[in-house]
Amino acid sequence: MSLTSAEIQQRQARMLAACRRDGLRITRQRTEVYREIAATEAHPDAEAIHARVTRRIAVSLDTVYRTLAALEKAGAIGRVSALHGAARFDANTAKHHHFVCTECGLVRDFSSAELDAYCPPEAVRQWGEILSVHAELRGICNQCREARTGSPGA
Amino acid sequence: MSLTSAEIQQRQARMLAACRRDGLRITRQRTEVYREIAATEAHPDAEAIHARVTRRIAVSLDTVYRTLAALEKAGAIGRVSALHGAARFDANTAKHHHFVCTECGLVRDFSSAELDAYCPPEAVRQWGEILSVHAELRGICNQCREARTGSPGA
DNA sequence: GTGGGTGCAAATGTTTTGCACTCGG
DNA sequence: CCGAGTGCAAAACATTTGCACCCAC
Repeated sequence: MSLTSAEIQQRQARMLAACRRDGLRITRQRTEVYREIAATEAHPDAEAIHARVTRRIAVSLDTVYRTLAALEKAGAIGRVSALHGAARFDANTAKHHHFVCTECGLVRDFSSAELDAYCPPEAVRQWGEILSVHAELRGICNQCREARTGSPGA
Repeated sequence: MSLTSAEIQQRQARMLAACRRDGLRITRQRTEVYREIAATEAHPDAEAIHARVTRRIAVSLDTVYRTLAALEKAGAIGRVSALHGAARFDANTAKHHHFVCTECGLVRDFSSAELDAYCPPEAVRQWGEILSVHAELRGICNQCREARTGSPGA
């Protein structure tokens, strides 16, 4: 179930490539923070990562936050949920799915018979009782796109 | 695009039923907080809801939080992302999806050719540029289930 | 050498909690 | 009536930021 050291090495290499591509310096803190995330499948939060990294080297919690933000922007890591900050609520209790703009946080609902018909693999159903399926489509909404380029091009 | 008053009324009725079912008292604060969520498709956060409700009646922000938690437990509202609290990270940059335990926050990855092949409806693609599709399967993991019942029943 | 990265500490933002008072059932 | 719900204020978390120092390039 856990990763082999070959897989971790491969991830490390991809991370280094992502840093170079984005002009990020390779520091001890970055490699060690990344190493902790790459070595686990537990999807840790900033504090859990910090706790594990500080067993090996000294890093401050705020550096962990800055490192996570930098690695995410570089595409070396992902976050489990696209939405940061405050929890958002919805009175729509019918089955539905979301388009989320990662730039401004816009959320729009849509429904999909195709997604509602999705039946998770047996292996996943073994993990527990599945109560609902929500798809999260991440992207950039038209308004943010236009704000970036200055014009409404595709 | 916005909801009709008939739809809002219908939502209100469902909310009242959910409260009665869960033994929650019907208070002015609860109905007004709910009404604000039901009347919008903007997926507001606690602060935004509070700001709008206080235009009409006096409610404290902490009551808004408690109301949201109660309505969510009663099934009258939902939250956009299953995960509360701290952001969680993942070194797996390949396409994959998540099983999330809403009780303990366990997250497990799985991949699915079927989900990866999903093509969002044209109407949704009009909203912006879609960069990725993540499915979130919400449920209760086996460990939490066993902790509840005291025995590992299905 | 120099600008990006880091540590420290303090600020900001989000959510929860203890306690006394109030009101829905 | 009486306990669930509320308001207030303070605490507990989660995350960001300003500034001085340091090191990867």
